[in-house]
Amino acid sequence: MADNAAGSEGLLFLTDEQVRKGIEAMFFAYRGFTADPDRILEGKDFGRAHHRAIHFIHRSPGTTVSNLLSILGVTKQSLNRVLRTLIEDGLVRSDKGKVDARERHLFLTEKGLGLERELSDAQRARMRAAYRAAGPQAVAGFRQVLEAMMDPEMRRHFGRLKEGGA
Amino acid sequence: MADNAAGSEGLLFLTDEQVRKGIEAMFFAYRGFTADPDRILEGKDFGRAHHRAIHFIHRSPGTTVSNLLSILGVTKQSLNRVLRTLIEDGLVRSDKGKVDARERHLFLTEKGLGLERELSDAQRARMRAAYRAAGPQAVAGFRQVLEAMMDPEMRRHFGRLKEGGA
DNA sequence: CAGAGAATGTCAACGACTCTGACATAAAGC
DNA sequence: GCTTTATGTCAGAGTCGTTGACATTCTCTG
Repeated sequence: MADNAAGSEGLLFLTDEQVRKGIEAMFFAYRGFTADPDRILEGKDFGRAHHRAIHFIHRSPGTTVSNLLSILGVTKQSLNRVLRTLIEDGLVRSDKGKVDARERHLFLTEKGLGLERELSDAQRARMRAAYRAAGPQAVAGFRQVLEAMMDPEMRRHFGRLKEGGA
Repeated sequence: MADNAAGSEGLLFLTDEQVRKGIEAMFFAYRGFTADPDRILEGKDFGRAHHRAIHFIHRSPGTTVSNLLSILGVTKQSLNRVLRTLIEDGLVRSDKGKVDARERHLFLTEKGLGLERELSDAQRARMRAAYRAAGPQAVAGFRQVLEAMMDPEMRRHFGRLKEGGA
């Protein structure tokens, strides 16, 4: 129960209290993380669910509905409502598959790319600021812990890419 | 647009792509972060909002409703519904303030402490596993980046405590 | 001390987003 | 042709957020 933190060396460096602080840090940081896009979306008829769809369509243009489903972890009914409004509003294009005509391949339109840009600029700005404040080494640690915190299934979607530095 | 990552040295180490990966890491990790408590709560008549209230009442026994409001960042009406059910179900006790009878001071009952324990055990186990997998130095970086990502206002609630190690 | 105003908490109603369940359609595979 | 897969849709419910209205209690001021 004592404060047996071992600095940044040992293996027994995790007090319950430290872990609790980590939990709260996740909570507060995630709020900050979503705050800017939420602000932009509000009043635009869209919400966080639309943001997520836009993000992943942008990342993987031409992705299918079912791929998006497994990334987002929601039901098709839920995703469908989101996609429908995005398509109606001309932000997303849905093309019937050529090899398998059952599939729909999703793309952002010009308009969709515009909103994506606006949203991710805001979110990247905050992320960048945090990275800068914390420094390169902290960023590496940040990413390591986050990756370890994911469900293995999600880690698949996250993919691993060797991005530059050591 | 090139890959000008500067490893873990320079100041220009942040490509758009790296930042995007950080954003997705937050998304996927937060999902893992909430998965275990969500699973426990489901079927228990409670949800994530109840978990948050329980967590912060546990952290600060005797806290007032308005303090909780500013921590959680929701409206009092929203919090009230959550608190009402927690009180009805005997997990939380609400004592009228002695110096200011408008205030309610909140405490977890034995039963509430039991559920808190169950929830935080699950969440701590995952956090601990992630910490262990990533190592002490990564944990320090993780915390630094998260703290830098918060809104300044939230950083207040997060508080800073020198917890053991360097 | 009375009355105004601020702080706090409660009740009611509504909206966004999630879910489950049932069903329709079209295409692929056998 | 029959089954399975991929997608879309309708209906109904639950959680959790919102605003609006209102009651209670405290504080301040004349």
